[in-house]
Amino acid sequence: MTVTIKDVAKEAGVSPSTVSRVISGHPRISAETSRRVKRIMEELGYHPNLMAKSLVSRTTRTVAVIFPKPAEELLLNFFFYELIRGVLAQLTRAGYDLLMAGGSNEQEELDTVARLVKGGRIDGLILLYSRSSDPIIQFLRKEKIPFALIGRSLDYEDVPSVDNDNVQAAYDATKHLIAQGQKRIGFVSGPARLAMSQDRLSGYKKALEEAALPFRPGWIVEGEFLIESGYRAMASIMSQPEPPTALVVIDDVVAFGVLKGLSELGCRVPQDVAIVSFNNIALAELTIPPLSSVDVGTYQLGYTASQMVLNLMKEIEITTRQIIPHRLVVRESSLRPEMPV
Amino acid sequence: MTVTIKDVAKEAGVSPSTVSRVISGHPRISAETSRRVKRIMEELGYHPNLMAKSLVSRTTRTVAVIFPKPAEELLLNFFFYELIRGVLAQLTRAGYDLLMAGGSNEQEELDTVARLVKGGRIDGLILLYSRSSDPIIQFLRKEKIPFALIGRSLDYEDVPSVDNDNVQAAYDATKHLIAQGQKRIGFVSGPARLAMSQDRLSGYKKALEEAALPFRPGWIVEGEFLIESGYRAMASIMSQPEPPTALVVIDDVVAFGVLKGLSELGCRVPQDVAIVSFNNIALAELTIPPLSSVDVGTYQLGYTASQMVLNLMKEIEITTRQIIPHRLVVRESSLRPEMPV
DNA sequence: ATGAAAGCGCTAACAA
DNA sequence: TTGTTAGCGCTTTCAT
Repeated sequence: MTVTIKDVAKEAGVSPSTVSRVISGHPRISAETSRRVKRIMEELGYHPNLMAKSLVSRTTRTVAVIFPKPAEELLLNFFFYELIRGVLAQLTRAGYDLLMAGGSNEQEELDTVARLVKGGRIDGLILLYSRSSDPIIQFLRKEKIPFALIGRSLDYEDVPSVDNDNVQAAYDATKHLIAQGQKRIGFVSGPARLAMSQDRLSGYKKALEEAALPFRPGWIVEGEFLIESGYRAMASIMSQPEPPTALVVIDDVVAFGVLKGLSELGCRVPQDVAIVSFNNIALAELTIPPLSSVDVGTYQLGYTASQMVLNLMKEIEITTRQIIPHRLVVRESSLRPEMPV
Repeated sequence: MTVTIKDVAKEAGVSPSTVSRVISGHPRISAETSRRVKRIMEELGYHPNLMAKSLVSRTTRTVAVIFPKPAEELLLNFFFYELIRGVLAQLTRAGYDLLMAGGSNEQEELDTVARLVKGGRIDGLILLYSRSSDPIIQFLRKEKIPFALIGRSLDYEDVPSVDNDNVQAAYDATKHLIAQGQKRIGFVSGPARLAMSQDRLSGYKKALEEAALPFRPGWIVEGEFLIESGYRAMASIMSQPEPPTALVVIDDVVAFGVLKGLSELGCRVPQDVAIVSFNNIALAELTIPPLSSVDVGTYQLGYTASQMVLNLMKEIEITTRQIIPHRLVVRESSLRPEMPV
């Protein structure tokens, strides 16, 4: 039924190993033979059996992306497509396939990874947004299998990872508000356990300090990457005696909730409250007013992570922590009308 | 280095075949042996080599999802995550892995599919939104490999596929506007080559006919699944002598553009123009006004498509064309203030 | 209930 | 330059 290397060999009047050599582009094979074998392969519709190849070569030309478990995935919704596009683009270019796997809880996730790695099904993997004390990272290190993290590990400094400089990004965003003349600036954050939240918060603080602006715990609210989080945050943050007149918001989706909350409270944006957020998803420019947002280069995050894993597999020296540049896209939501950029 | 079935066998004092039988749950194996072997496997940290298993069993427990080429993918951006979640949930439950592949053009796409299928790397696949005269579908049929389409094939009636009843969905959406007292209803469509566009357009027409309402070619605009498409459509559609007072819009993202366009033209929604769109993405409720939209059950589309492929592999009888129910979510954008639902 | 042996399709020494 | 041979780790008859 299926055409094997033997069939090709017989038809071409050579041995199977010769056919194998032709396929792998072995140098010491006569041009004549090579041509004939290739023609026969074409004629017979030969395709190499990838499993047999993997079995003997102990490589699979496959990289896995581990889908985070539900609790961690909220943020991903609007990123995922771009991220995967980036990952896939680079892998495809290098002749690798992408395997996606996940689990509904931490144990399942680890079991899956163990099965894939120990079962020799993949050559490397990409992890999305690790949480702290991640058993998967420990496992992968022990197994010495190439992997890269998109995001930052809170436990290890030396995990190969691709990330934004979130401290700097938040610093830039806050600086921008300060440059607009803002003095009372609040921060709507994400889950505190994520490095991303922590980094952005500290960038925000740094900018305030530098400008000798007040930092008030009451101006900082923590939530999930949900519209409701932003919405609810407004109720608590704006009910204070002296509410902020500007907000740095951890994510665009949360910022949508913030906008909704502010609109219900009768606060105008940016006149009463100016806003800058992060991630610059496709819809950030569509809100009223359009949202100033820090673009984090989602596609490039995926692309670079793949490249890193590929390089690790080839034992090419890599920069352990690769930073994707961010870019503040200024739109109306952050501009003081009397003080345009 | 790696623990094989032989190591376990030796350690347990049995033959490799016995170990294999224990793994596959062979009935005629003594409980005692089974227990001992399992313990040893545990102790030694044995994991079966999946490639070896695949080679001999000629199955891979892997299903591929073919990422559409760039031109077709616009719509996917906001769906993708939910769709993949659905696919992955079902595959994982059944003990299958997900391989993602794609190509940057039609030929590459076909080559990839051929390589995976002929190379015995996958047991089945899921196609996203096929275009017409799709060479991939032809190839897969010839190879007799299980596959399912998310969407609808314009060429073949009998391709296993999971889809919405887009005719009915558009009919319902249009009917809803009519029930609100609307008489001049336009349609902002997507690319005409897609079954989705065609179906929704005909559902719209059907509803108009039934209500004996006028159908005007000038009220129909065709575009891509982009914000700009919706935006531009407004310029042309609203500049007519007698513009529509309600619009059915092919997709939420396009509807965002429509909202923006209308707002610039000074048209209020829903007072001057009422809007219903499709797909009900997470941000539909956040626009001002919130968007009435037809929820298409994205997660379930993915989930059901996986199930279909799995059933095909098990040679379980399937319904060739499975319809995921839709549901119109009415929000403000479609309501006549003087005529609330 | 278990073992021995053959073979899945391919690669890679080692020969020639 | 090419052929022969021996596996990669597993499943599966066929014996016992």
